[in-house]
Amino acid sequence: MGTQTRKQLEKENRREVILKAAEKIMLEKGLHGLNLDLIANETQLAKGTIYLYFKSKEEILSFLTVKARIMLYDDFLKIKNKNISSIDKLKAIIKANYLFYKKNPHYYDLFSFYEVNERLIETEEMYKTSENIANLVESIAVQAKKDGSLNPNINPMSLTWTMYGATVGIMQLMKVRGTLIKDKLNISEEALLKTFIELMENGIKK
Amino acid sequence: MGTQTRKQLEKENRREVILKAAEKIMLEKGLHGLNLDLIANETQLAKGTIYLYFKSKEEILSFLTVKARIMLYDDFLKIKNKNISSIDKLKAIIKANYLFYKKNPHYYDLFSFYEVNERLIETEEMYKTSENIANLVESIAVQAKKDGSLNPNINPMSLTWTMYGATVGIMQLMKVRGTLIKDKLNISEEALLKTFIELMENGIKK
Amino acid sequence: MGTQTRKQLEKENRREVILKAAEKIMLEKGLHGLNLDLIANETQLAKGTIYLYFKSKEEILSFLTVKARIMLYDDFLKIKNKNISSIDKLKAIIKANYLFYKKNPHYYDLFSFYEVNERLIETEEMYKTSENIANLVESIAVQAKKDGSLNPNINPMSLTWTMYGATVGIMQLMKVRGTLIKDKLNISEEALLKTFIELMENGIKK
Amino acid sequence: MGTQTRKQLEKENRREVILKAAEKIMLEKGLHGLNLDLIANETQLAKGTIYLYFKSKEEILSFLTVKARIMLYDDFLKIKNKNISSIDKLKAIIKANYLFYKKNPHYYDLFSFYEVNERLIETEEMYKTSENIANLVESIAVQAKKDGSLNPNINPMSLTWTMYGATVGIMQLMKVRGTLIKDKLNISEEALLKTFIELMENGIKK
DNA sequence: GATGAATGAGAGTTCATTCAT
DNA sequence: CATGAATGAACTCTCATTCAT
Repeated sequence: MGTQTRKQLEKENRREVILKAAEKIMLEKGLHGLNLDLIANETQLAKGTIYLYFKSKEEILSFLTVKARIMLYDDFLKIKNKNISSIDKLKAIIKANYLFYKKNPHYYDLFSFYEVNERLIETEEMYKTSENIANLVESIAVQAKKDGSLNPNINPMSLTWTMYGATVGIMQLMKVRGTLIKDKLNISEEALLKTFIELMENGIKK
Repeated sequence: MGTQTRKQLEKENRREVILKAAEKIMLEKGLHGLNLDLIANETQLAKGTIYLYFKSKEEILSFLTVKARIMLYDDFLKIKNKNISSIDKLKAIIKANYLFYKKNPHYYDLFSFYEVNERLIETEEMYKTSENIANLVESIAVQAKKDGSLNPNINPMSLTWTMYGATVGIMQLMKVRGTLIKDKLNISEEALLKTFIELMENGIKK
Repeated sequence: MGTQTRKQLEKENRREVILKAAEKIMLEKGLHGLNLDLIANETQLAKGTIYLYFKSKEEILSFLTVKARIMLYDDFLKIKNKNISSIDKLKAIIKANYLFYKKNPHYYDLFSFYEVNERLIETEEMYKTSENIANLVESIAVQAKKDGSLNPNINPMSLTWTMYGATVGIMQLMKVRGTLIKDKLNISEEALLKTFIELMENGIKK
Repeated sequence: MGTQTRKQLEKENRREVILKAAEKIMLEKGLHGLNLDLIANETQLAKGTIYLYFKSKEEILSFLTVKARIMLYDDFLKIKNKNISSIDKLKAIIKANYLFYKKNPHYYDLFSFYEVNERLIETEEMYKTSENIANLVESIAVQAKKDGSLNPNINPMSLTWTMYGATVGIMQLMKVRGTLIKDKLNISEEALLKTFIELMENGIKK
């Protein structure tokens, strides 16, 4: 292994350390509670050092977002490889989103953050991860189209993004209004999810 | 008109001027770019004066949110009173959301659960406006259930909130990713909307 | 009664109303919680109107201080007229200070405020009330000197001011540190007072 | 000297610089006139920098208070170690208070229970310094009790706090009213002090 | 590469006082 | 006389970013 490569690896390692610290803080204090002093403290690095590995706080957030998307991609990939019908795969993908949100609510903030904040610039790499997810979901939709289970009026790529947008919206609704809806209307998150899946399933199917 | 009333009106007017200024700034610089110096500057008022009309910046945002919700409610009300089928009303409501977003993209930020919610405590009055919207939509869903056009597996109130969440998600997607999706995939906002409505219609119908 | 006089009385009355309101607020929220908005609110007068009767907030405080001093003077006068020894009168005056502090702790803040804040200017009228108190106490000390009960090394006027300063200091100590002293050292306010009176009595007596 | 230690010293030094600046401003403009802009200006530091050394303005005041108390403690300690009678030590302590006030009138503001207390929460460390002073004075009083020179009616700890309160009261009186008393009554600060010491001495002695 | 002290532009909020009506 | 809306300087505190060492 050359020096170049080792350096590269060390650099990657540092980045990873910083991202892990940022995650941990987000988990404890939420996205708004995250600042560079805390990251410096958590990593035992100087604040200036962090700027050697990431050119801004925004870049750290963008990397975390990429990480989150890759995790989601992995979950989706497992679904794609399952031996179930295409429609069931699409339903499973929605459920996977929900499970991801329940398991990593702080990560879901990042999705929201980037979905909502038009002033942050989505880098090429970030778009790539989105694209990967979209392509994966689309491939399932294409399969559904081929096997005739998909509503023929629906274009697979269009479906993919629509599902994405709608699902993120549902998760946000749960996160922000979930308690209120539960308390005032006695509708649980699970009931909302069930309704959403029912809607989507019927909407998708031929 | 008594002095009391005129004073009241003038006060309301000032509040309106401040809210309009806040809107304008939000339009130009987004929710994040909104601060009291800018509002003071835009209104040609001293910063202290603004505090005579609103007790905090948060209150200004909360008023704007209420305003936005009321505007949306009014749009929905017109649909409810139309002489069309219940299912068509629900579709029209989704379209109305889209039109509202196109007409007032800056106002739509206020619907984005995430951004606002990190900064704002949902007051009773704010919840009231949500509730009004929800009740209105639910009444249409109930009607659909009665006339047998609604998928019997779906509970009207659950449908209402699911539609709300999903629709806001779609609008956010358009706002933040619309250009990218158009440029890279050649899917227009209208195409996304069409897909979404198709999905929802099939999902809702019996 | 001429117009001049009635006007004067009305003016005096307004001033009284304003002072009463200020007192009430001080009682509820302390000296630091007192502001002109609250006074305006309490009196149902416009803020500008208050400035017709007092030229500044400081003037209001100075009048309240005068009132407090007059109340204290009245308490002292009763003691002077009692049929007890001069030394007992001086002791009674210290006790009267304590009782006044216990009954009107918010008024005592005013004493402190003026005793401590060298940037507030004592008006001639304010000094007058101090002088009245001092003269009254001095007259008792002079009597003690005459009847031979006073330590001959002590000048009556010097004693008067020394007693005043020391007593205010003790009251402030009680107010600010009373709880701490009670909790940590188990010395009650009454025990402190007793010690102080014992000290002063022995100090004063021949 | 290790880096750790040098860094620590530099940090302490900066804190000292900030405290000195705060002192200087207090001397010129009083406790009320002290604000962070002035401190920043005086130290030639950015406002934010000051927050690297003290977490709030209150902390600065609390440090100054502790400093002042420690200075006073040191003065008292010298007296305790002198080869004079216990009673003379107690008298010397009162004189030391006066000298401290004359030398550092701006610091004496920090002793004034009232002013400071309205703005400051007495921390454990702050109380500790009070306690040290009190214990020192008490030990002298206890000695006086042992050698039979103390008025047996008087409890040493009670005496300690009473002396403290009364003395601070006298100093405040001098600070705020000294000029007036001198001008109108021709009683000098020294005369007041003499009277006070005479009173206390007689009060304390058996 | 690594440091972390320093920066300084903001941020939201308060309140005694003024002045046009 | 009375009003009360308007003022605006003052206040404490935050934090992403820079740069001399």
